[in-house]
Amino acid sequence: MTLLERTRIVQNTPEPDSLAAARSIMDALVAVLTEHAERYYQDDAPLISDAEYDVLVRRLQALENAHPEFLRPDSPTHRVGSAPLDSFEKVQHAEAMLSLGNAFDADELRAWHDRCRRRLEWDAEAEGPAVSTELKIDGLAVALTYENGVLVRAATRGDGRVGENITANIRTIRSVPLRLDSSRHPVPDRVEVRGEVYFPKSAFEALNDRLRAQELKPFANPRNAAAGSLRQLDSTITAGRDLAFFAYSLGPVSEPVAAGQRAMLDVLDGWGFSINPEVARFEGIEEAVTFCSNWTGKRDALDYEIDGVVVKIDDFRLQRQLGNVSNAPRWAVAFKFPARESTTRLLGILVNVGRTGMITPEAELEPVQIGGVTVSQATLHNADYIRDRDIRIGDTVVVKRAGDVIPAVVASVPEARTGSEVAWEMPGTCPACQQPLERIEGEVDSFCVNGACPAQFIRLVEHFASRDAMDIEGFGTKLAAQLVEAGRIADLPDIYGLTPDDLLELDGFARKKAEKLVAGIDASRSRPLARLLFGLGIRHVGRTTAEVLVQQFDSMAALGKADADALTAVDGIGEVIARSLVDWFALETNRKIVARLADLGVNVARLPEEAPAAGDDLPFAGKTFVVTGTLPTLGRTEAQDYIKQRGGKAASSVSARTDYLVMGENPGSKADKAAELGIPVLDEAGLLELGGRS
DNA sequence: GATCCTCGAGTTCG
DNA sequence: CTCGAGGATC
Repeated sequence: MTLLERTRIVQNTPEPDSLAAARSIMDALVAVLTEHAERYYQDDAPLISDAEYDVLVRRLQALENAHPEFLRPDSPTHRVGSAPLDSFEKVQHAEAMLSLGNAFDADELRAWHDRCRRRLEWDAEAEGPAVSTELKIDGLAVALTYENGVLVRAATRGDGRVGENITANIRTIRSVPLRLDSSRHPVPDRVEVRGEVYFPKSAFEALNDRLRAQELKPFANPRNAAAGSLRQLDSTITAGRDLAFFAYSLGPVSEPVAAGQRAMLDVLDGWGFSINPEVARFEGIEEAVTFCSNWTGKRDALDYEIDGVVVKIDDFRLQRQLGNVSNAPRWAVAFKFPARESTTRLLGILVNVGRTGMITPEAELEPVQIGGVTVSQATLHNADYIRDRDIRIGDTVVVKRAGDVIPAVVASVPEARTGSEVAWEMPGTCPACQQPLERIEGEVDSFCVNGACPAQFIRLVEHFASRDAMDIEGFGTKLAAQLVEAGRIADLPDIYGLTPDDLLELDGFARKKAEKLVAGIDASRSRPLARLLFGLGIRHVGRTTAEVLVQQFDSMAALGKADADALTAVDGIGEVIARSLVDWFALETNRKIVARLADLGVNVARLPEEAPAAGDDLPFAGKTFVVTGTLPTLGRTEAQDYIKQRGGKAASSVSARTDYLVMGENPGSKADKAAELGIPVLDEAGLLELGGRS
């Protein structure tokens, strides 16, 4: 049986109902965990996620607490990993590098603080003891030894007692000082500084782009990339990777350099280390709980991965009083965020048909909890994406919730293969209409080119009704599918022939809802021309291009008469888009659709407010703006409309040609980019002032 | 012909 | 948000 199969069995074993059962589960857990730890620490190729590993360890710990008589000397709860590789020189840590106990929610954090209070015989009425809070960087712990202020040795954590000598590699990291600065705080003759080596997200993306360009396998995540980079025997390779380092603690010292954790960080800062800026010290545990929950939602805003918050009793004197349990200090705890990355099995790959006929593969996953939600589907983008990552059906795959929400299959875990996995191939025919698919030489996507494909038509109807197009409230995916499948809608104009009675025949419609929807359809007749043009779903004509076209052509009729030359004359329209438009209007069916829409009272001419902005009294003329984050009163689209009304351009990404960045709360990467390029930043008030308040 | 900027298209779960 | 590709620009 493979390790993964045994793991699944252990995971699914119910709580023991006898001593014998408890013992056999404990033995199985020890065996499975030991093997996983080896894979993790030695081969750097985990089969299961850290979260899954943690769950198993906690289960073993609980059983050991309940049945201490079965506690085995070789239980992985005694150790944090296994012996380091042979290829690097082994290094004994002067004082073991401990791991931390975990807290998975606010109550566990409070329980930890309570235990500290009891052990310290803290006055029940008093607040405290004070705690420090630091972000838990998802990187690799290392210990740096300085003698007479000079870096002489750097070691990985290894199993906590023995690590690997990686001095040459650490020296390549710019945020690690090679000589300490003693001008502000005296430096002991010999000092060990501990911290985390990590891969900034931006540098990680750049590295993966480079690896892909060389047709090498990209790293699954920044932590793996950091591990892989530190493990290079050739330190010149490490030097080419933009690793960084945050210092967070001291090893054994002869004389104390500060009274507590928070103050000690300032000393480290004075010595020349980079200290994570998001540190705090609180008098009570409740503020620390708030700190943790705040960061749970904000962690994506950082340029490095964090997987939790480390909470420590701040005062070193109290820390000593609390002491350690086997391999973890009592005075510190790791508050763990819900995992955002996990491994699961890829059950199959389905394909979707988009509105344009584009075929996108979609992963069908064994449901897995990631970041508090259950993920069972994820996009796989296209056939090349699957091939480049060597993803096969049946594989164990790493699934991540990128950005804020959207799950993606990041990598496969080939080590977990049993041999029964099968490579996937793009089907030759459309899953909806069975017509052959086409893939243009040199392009990535496959298309169903059947103009009458029902799947495409459903997506087109949905798009037509969507918020950025005709904005028909209550008209979504489900209704589009129902109406098309019931044969009630065979082309777009049919939407305007719907009556409340038609809708009553469908599932989930009562009189009132049906009437409301028909009223919504009716209201959409007077939408601006650009929205209609966008809604028609002409390839390459998105929202922006539709708006640009409407500036030059004042009706559907004018557009239909335009030839390729007239179209390419418009700024932003090239041959491909022109061709797409000419081809669309060349089809008799499409011309009929426009004519019928007009007959049904749908607006097919430019509205006065869409007319090209005239005059040079426009405050934003010639200026390009980018909006990011949440503004206090304006919505994002409102802000963009405001800019356009005043002759400005509302672009979607920051570049050298951007004149202003309008920034609200929780800005994304755009803010960093703007800062890099030195682009002036406005807040909402600044924008309104510049534009004239009217 | 290469490079940079923008736009289009598709995307998950509750 | 991410990826790929169209368009403009040098």
